Amino acid sequence: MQADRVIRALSALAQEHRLAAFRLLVQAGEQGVAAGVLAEKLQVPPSSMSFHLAQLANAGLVTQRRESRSIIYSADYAAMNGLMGYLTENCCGGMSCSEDAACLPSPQRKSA
Amino acid sequence: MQADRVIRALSALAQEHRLAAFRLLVQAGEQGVAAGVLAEKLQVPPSSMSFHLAQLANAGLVTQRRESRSIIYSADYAAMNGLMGYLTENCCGGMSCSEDAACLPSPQRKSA
DNA sequence: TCGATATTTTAATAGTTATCGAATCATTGG
DNA sequence: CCAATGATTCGATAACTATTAAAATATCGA
Repeated sequence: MQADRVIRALSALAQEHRLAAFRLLVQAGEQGVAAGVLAEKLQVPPSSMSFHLAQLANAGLVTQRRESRSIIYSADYAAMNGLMGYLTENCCGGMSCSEDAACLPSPQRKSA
Repeated sequence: MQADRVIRALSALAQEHRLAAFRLLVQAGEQGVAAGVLAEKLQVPPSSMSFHLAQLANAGLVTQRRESRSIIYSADYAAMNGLMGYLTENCCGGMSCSEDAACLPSPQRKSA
């Protein structure tokens, strides 16, 4: 993932309603959630919700599909993973992540 | 980690120079890097760098300590981990993360 | 204490982003 | 085709963010 894309993703998530929407989508899984449902759950007018969803889509964090009259949004897990990987890349100079403060919740810690 | 703090952290990272600075700090580890060195590496005037570092600090993503005339910044790994945990919380409704698209690069996947 | 070095604060300006009503577009059922 | 429903686009306004020169602050060595 290149810096430019990462910045778009971070900017997209750095907003109250978009962060909340994205988390709902992450929790919803493949199935996704319709734009209107998100607007209602987050108590945001449809036009505002649409604006925010467009930003998430532009950042590549969500995908959309039409289903009858509704447009269903889903989280793009690959993009989310790419984002996190970028932040932790080469953590601690690539060496075993200092004894006291782990670089990651638990994953790719290299040695002991 | 609460939403408000997460948004501050994401906003802080969603900027070219701050993202670059944070990554340098993540890679530098506990040792940290001086403000002036960051400014030089990133080709940013000192006052701009200072502005950006203040935002990272305000977001809780970095800590600072004085060492003689220099101010040394270091990444706060705990904050970074908290951030990532927040994004993936309850991923896929808490269930095993769909077969095709993992929620995380490898860590807390719950079952098979 | 003075001058040099390292950094931050201030302040003005330019640019970007959020908000949401109204208008528009797309789909469906009758 | 028409009315209803679900969603997006437009447009105006308000609020926030980045940038950087210049001034201020802190530390050090002589």
